[in-house]
Amino acid sequence: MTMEIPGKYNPAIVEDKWYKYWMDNKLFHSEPDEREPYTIVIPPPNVTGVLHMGHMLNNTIQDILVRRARMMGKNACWVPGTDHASIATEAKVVGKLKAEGIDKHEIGREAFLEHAWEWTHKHGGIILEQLKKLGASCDWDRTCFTMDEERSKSVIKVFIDLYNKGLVYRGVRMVNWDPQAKTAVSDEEVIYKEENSKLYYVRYKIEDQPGESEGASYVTIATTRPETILGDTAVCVNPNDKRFSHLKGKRVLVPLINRSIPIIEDDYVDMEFGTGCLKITPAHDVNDYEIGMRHNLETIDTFNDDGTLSENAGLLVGVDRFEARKQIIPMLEEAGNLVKTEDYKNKVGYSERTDVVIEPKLSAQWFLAMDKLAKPALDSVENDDVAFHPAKFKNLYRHWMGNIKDWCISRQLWWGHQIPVYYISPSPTLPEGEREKNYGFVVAESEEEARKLVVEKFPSLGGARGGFSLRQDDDVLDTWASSWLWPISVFGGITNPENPDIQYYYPSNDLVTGHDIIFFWVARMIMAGYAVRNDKPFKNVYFTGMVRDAQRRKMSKSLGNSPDPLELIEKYGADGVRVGMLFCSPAGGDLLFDEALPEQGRNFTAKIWNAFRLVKNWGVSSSIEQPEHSKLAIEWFKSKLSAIITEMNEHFDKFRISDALMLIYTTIRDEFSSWLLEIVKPAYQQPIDKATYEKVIELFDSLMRLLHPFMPFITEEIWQMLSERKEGDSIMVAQMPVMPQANETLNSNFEDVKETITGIRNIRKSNNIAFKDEIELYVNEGSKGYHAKYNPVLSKMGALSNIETISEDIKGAVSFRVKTSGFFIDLGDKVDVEAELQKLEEELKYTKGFLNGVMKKLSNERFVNSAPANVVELERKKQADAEDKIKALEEQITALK
RNA sequence: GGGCGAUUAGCUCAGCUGGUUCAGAGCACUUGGUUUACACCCAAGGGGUCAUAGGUUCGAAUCCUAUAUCGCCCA
Repeated sequence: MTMEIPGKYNPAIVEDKWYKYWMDNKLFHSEPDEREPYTIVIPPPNVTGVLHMGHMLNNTIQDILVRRARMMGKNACWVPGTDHASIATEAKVVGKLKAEGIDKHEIGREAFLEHAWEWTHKHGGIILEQLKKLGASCDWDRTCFTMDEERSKSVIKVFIDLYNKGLVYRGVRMVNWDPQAKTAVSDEEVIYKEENSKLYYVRYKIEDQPGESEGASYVTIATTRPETILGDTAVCVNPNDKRFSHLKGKRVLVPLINRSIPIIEDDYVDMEFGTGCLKITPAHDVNDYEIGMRHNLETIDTFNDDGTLSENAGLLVGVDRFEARKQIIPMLEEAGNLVKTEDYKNKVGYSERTDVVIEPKLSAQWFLAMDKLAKPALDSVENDDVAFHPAKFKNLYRHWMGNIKDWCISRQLWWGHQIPVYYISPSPTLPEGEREKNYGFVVAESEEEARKLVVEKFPSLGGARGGFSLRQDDDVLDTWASSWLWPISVFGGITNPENPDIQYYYPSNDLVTGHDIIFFWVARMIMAGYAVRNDKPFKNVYFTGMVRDAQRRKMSKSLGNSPDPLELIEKYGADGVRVGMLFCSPAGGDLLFDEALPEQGRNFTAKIWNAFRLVKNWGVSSSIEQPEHSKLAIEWFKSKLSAIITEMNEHFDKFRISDALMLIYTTIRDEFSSWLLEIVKPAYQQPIDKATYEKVIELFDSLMRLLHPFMPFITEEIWQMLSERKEGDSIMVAQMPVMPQANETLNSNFEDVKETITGIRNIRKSNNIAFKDEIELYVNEGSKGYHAKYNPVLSKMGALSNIETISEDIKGAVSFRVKTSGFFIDLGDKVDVEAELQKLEEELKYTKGFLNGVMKKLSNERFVNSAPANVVELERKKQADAEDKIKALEEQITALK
């Protein structure tokens, strides 16, 4: 109380102060103990990234859940960390080196990785520092990185285990090739965009059919990619297509290069599309590849890794694929092969990482077989063992899991976990007959282990004959192959499956993430959970929406519509921004961000601060008796707060976090500030009685605790000043208020009181009666709507000099009605009788209409017979109330006339 | 082309297993207000045939069927 309370709340100072205090007192740190655990693992952001609006939302929600759990008596642990983002980070490092005139391949793998680590150390962790500004209560002592030692060991160990179980295999497949990053990417990393392109009609000469006639000497195909003609190994027609039956068994010549290729028949061909004739390029189209497999066709790969045409193409060697497309058209035209060109709309796949057109390409990759892993993961979501919020994402998940394809887990990059596969090269010193053999490869944690395995497998290579060398696979694993283990690996549960942390914290409780990575991450984590620990990784998944701007456009750098989160925090305070994010974020729905929202959040901090100043600046006197109105108001507010807490709990149980916030927001603004404080507020410069003061402080304290998960900083600041606190105390670890059952009757009666006060205020306003002029209130009590007990509250809030009960309406008084009770204020001749009459007539008309509806129902025999008794009973009550009201209104009207 | 979801106030959305939580919240809007905590505020108020057309039912925003429009996922 000796403390001077500043008139304005200064978030910047307060927020830094308390974050430091929480850190100094280790309040974020968790160790296993006898309490119930509550665990969240952070969706690791890219180590070299910076905070964007999506992170803000995501982490605000996680922080709310963690802080609340902590205040519910749980041992809460939120594990932070970052991932290494293979492609994105490597692309950035390559770019940086290029600017310095350094080529990745010239300096080699080891030197490149040094640069990459340097880059990581320089930029890594910036994003985690930004999270601190937001107030994130992560256990920073547990910070992990997907490429730190523990996490790396985990990834390698799981790879080896899955390999030994036969789930990891090497296969030649059509992959999505990113010619810029020069790596394969998974299906999930390809974004299809609709484009205006062209459909080229090209005719192929039928072998040994001289002449120029269409049909007899040529077949015409349609293609969007004429540059791939050079890799054609067949032309295909539908076996049911009568137009082409004469071509059976014939061969055609590939334009420009005159390679002879067969005409084959396959049901895949759509007779309606194009000409009904399809060129087959097995090396450069997924569907063609499958047809090629069925018909044993040759595959000719005509592209280099960088997307230029290779020697195999025979023509345009070294020319980029798009340039080749331009150049080949005049060549075809000149050769007489181009029939016509049409405009055509099609979907083209782009790399999510580099935004270049994906090239379907045959290549040897490592795959993870998914069907066995998918089964338990699908079941657990089906039966809500892992619950999705909102549940509608179950459909999407089911569909994907049901059609799951094997996961291509290798990437042709250096930044990442190098695949622990060692290829065996027999030494040239071996005896003939042994040195030519293909010894294949071994899979092991280290080269040393690998050596042992080789010798075990091929004793002839071991010992004194020691004749082999090993070469580790050049490729690294997909970043998601480390992220999917995250809920387990952050607790060391892979290298040491019995350790106390994993036993205590796993499975975690809630995962909060964007619905856009349901397949990349969520589904795979669930699979990993069952594959590695035979248990789910988390109990609930809360999917956030995508943050968009007010025009529903995605936040993007190029549009420049994404505000800088840190600038927002500077402007509105972290509390304000947190509240702003939540005000517009229904679960799973898009979130239309507007700066008006954090502004509203900041305004709310100001509102709370002012309420606090009001209360704290009261003089307190122990010699004043507690006024009845204060006693009644506090009794009501306690009961009201019980109901609010129950409702908030319900919102949280359903993960309706913005609803929970809205509820505490309106409670503080309306119920507490506008009603309770106004009722108990002493007259200007008068002290407040001690009993009321203490109760108000207690209630303020409860409200701060309820609000704390949403607005951690201002609630701590106020909580620390509400009462004496000890060093190390914090609202963070205070417990959520527990209240006795709400008194519903009391709450509902008090709503009548509020309505009465509103009625009085309206009369004051419409008749220009100042608040300082006291007035008299007359009450004609009906069966409902008036509670004499609350007269002291009415008097105070309505500035009434007297309240009198009457049994007949007062002629010529202005009136209003709460339920069936009439309230009158006698203004003498100031009353506008006409207006009053009109008001009453309108109400009468409405009530009669209402009664009519009720009677219609009640006179319907089928309703009375088939509706449940309580519903019928309710209708009868409505009837009685309406009849009461009509009678009262009619009396009042005659009195006025 | 296949599937999923949505359509409720000017905007963003609640509305659980059909019936007093029945048409609701926040923002925006309108009107009034320097009542000493707060104009970053207070008080009061207007505004919706619940996309359309049928159906089931005593009773439909809620269930069913079509249609339209939009969004998302997959190919």
